[in-house]
Amino acid sequence: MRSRLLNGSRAMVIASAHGLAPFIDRLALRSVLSPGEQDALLALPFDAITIGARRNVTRLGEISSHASFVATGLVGRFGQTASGQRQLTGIHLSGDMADLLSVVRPTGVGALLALTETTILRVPHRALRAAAAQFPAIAEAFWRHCAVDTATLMQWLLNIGRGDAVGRLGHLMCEMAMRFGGEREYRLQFDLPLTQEQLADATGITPVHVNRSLRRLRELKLMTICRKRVDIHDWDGLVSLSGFDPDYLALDIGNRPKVRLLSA
Amino acid sequence: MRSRLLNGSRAMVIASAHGLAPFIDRLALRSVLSPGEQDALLALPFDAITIGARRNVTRLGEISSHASFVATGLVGRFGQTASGQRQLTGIHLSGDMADLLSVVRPTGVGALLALTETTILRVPHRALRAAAAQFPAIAEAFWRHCAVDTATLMQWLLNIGRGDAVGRLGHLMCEMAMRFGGEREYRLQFDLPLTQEQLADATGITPVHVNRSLRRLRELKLMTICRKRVDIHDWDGLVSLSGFDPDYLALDIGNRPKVRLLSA
DNA sequence: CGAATCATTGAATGGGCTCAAGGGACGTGG
DNA sequence: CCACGTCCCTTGAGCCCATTCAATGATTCG
Repeated sequence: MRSRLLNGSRAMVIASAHGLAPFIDRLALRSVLSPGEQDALLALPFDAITIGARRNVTRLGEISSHASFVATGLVGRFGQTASGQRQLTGIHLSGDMADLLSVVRPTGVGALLALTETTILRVPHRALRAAAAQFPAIAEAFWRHCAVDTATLMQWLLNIGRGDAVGRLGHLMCEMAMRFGGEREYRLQFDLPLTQEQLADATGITPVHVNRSLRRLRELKLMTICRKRVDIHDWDGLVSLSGFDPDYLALDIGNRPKVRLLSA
Repeated sequence: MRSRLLNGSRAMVIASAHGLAPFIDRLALRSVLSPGEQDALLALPFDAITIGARRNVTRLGEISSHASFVATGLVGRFGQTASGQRQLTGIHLSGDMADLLSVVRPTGVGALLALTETTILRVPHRALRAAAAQFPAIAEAFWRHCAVDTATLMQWLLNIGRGDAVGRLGHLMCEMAMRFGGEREYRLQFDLPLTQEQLADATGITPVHVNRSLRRLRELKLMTICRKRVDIHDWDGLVSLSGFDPDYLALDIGNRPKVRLLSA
C-alpha cells in the first residue's frame, strides 16, 4: 500500500512534466515496471489534441496508426448496426489508453466518441510496438491492460444479456463508482456527464426507458442522478440489485502480490 | 494464398506428431512466426484430458495455472448472475486456445464449459510466459489472438444489446459459418451440437424463444437447424437480416499483408 | 431572451417471458 | 426388440417489461 502511494505521488509530480505519466501509473496498478521500463514509456512520443463533446476521436472502420490516451475527459467506444443504432462497448476515463488494442488490431474494434470535451494524447503505434519489442515486461503490461478491458466486456455482456433495465443501470453505476474511486475505493458521488441517450447506448435500452428506470432507482432510494451528478444512497442495495462484483475490474491488486511474468 | 495452403498442410502433418501444431496454424493465420518461433511453440509442454459434454473445464472464480487448447470438440465461456442465469461470452472451436487471456489474468474472466465431448490440451502458464518473454513475436501473436477474441466480444455486445431475437440467432449462425469455414470461406452446412438452451445462453434470450425464433428463420426460408445440423439456405438474406460483417473475425487476412510488429 | 437539446411523463403497442402441456429422439435396461 | 425414462424440442395462452409515439417541461447555451 505504502509503495503504491509513493508511486502515485511520484507519478503526479512527473505528470506536470509529462502527459503520459498517468498511463504508467495505470499500468503499474496491475503490472510491475522497472525504472528503465518506465523511462522507456516516458520516452514515448505523442501529440495532444482537444476534441469537443459528441465528436468522434476515431471513426468506424478507420485504420488507425495511433493509440489514444485519455488525458482529461470521457470517451466511449461504440459499435453500430446497419440501421444506425449504437451500442457502447466501453467507457474510458481519464488515465485510460482507450484503444491500446489497435496496436495489434488496427481495425474492426469500433469507433471512439468523446462523451465530453476531451484531451487526447495520440501515441504512434510504431513507438508502442518498439517499446513492447524491447521490453517484454512492457508487452506484458500492454497485454494485461487489454485483458482488463476484455474482462469488462464479458461483464457488460452478462449484464446486458441477462439483466433487466434497472439492474443494467445499477451495474454500470457501480462500475463507474469503483473506477472513479481508483484502487480499492469507490465513490458514492461523482460527475457522470452522460445524457440519458448515451446511458441508453451503454445499457442496450431506449432513452425513454432509461428515464423510467432512473426514476425507479430513485423510488427504491438506491441512487439519484441530478444534473449529471450521480449520488449513490445505498451502495449495498445497489450492489445487490445489480449483482455487481468488482473482481473483473482488477482494482484490488493492492493487497495481492503484483505479478511480473514475462521477464526472461 | 499458396503459402497459406502449404503452411496449412505442413501443420496437418505435424499435427499427428504434436497436438499443438493446430495452435501454431491458428496463430499463423494472423501473425508471422519464424521457424525458430514455431519450434519454441512446438516445444511447449502439455497434457491432454478428455471432458464429457456439459462438464466444466474451469470453474467460476478459479485461479488457473494452465491455458486450455481445444483439440477436438466445442467449448463455451460463460458468466453467471447471482440467480444462476448464464450468459455465454464466447464459443471456442477446435483449434482455439480457449483461455489464453488467463496467462496475464488468471482469474475473473468467466468459466469454461465443454459443450460437447472435448479433448483439451492443458498448457502451463509458466511455459507460455517463458515463450512470450523469449520471443517478442510470440508475445505479439498471443496478444493478437486475445485481440480477436475481444473484437468478437464487442460484436456480441452490439448484437445482444441492439438486435432482436431472430437477428441475434442469425448473427451467431453467420459467425459460426465463417469460423467453421476457416480462412476466407464460409460453410452453409455444419454441425452445431448445441441445445436450444445453450443457444439461449449465447444470445441472451430464453430457450422457448429460441425455438420460436428458429421457426421464424425457417419460415423466412433463411436457415434450418435439424438434429444439431445447421443448414443455411439464403446466406445473403441471413447476413442482411442480422447485419453480419465478418471483419471482426479477422479471417480475411489472406489477401492482406500479415503484420509482424514486435520484432526489434 | 430565444433556440436547441435534454429530461419527463402518458398511452398504446409489441416482443419476449413465464407457465404449462404434449410430442420426439435417444439411450438404457429388461 | 420393446418398454421405459430422460432430455430436448415444440406449441399455446396470458402476462409483463420495454418500446414507440407524442407532448410538455426543464436546462443549457449562444
